[in-house]
Amino acid sequence: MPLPPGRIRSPQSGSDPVDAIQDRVPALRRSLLAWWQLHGRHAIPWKLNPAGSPPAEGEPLDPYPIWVAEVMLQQTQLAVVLPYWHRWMATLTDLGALAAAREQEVLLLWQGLGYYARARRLHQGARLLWDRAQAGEGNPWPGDLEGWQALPGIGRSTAASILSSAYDRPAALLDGNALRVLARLTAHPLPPRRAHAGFWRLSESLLDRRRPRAFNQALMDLGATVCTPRSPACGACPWSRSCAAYAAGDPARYPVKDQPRPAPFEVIGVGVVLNASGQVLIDQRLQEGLLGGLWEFPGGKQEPGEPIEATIRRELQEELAIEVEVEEELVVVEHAYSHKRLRFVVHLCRWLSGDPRPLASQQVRWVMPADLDAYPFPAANARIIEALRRRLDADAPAGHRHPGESRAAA
DNA sequence: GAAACGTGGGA
DNA sequence: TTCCCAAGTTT
Repeated sequence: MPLPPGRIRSPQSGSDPVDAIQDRVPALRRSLLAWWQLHGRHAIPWKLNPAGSPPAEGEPLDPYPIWVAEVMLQQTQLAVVLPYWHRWMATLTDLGALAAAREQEVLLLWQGLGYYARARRLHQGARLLWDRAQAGEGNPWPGDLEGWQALPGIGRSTAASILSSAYDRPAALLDGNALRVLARLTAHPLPPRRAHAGFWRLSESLLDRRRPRAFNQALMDLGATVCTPRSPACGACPWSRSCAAYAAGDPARYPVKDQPRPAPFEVIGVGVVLNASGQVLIDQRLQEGLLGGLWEFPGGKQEPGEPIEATIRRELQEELAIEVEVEEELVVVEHAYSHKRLRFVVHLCRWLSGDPRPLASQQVRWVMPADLDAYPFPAANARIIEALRRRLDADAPAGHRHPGESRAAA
């Protein structure tokens, strides 16, 4: 597709990054693909055909494993995703299995990956596609960008990545890797947030429409293995001779960053409430918002000047309508989320009265500590569970400890 | 358009 | 220790 003629340069938005490289596009494509042939990552499991080989140009691949992988890869590095993806594919082997799965199972497979809305939306999308395929008895998979982007949790970049990976279709992507590479190539003066459209045009212009699958993967591989965020390996880069940031002598300065906003800090009082049967009280968080759909030990934010024991008593009263005796501290867990830092001060509590009600959660449940593994918990709560098990083991009479635990300690 | 949304690894 | 950051999307 030819570029529209007579584009207007806007001084305020900086120069159009497309102009900077326009005449070098063919050479850039050639050098990138030549580099990728030798140094690219060619063994990514969802990018291989059933014979275990890299697909030929235009050879279609099963979209399901690619879809799952691409959603896991949102804001998450390949090395982190790999074990999760293998475990997922061993359990939810195809679209029908995912559509039929319970959300609890889906979240358990996602536990530890973060951004849990991704898992819920993947699940929703699977049910959507599955139902549609049953009704129309056809191929469930979207065939174009719009169709993929219509699925929950799939934006422009993920849709393009899936289409080019699965069908070798010419769809430009703009993930963190591509953005960093392109910002350096052009030494773009603005934070990517404010130059978003320009970088999309640049990605579109560069894309090799004869080999989109290879080109997109090459662009991401370059960003992930050579044009890295810190200390890029410019000596190994096929684009260094065309790179404006390299020429300027400080490639790591790009992409230009916005000033990070300091993350607020809060103290959370948490109650690990035990009843006379030795069961512990957990609740399922609301579907929307932070850690939506995951389970947790109940608690809430400490108010200014409030003793933590009072916080815990108050929160359990407000959110569960129960009365507890706050006993000794179990553990203190510090945890940084993407936009806030929390300190969980966790106390053991003795249940006194009140049938727990889910006033601020989806549901509440008394469970035996040994059964907590059946529930998806966020990372900070997983550390609370560890501390609880250590405590219960220490208190248990000899001979009644968990099987592997006493042996591991010895 | 800005802010919300997780986690673990590396410097 | 602390900070930065990663194959983005949604509201």
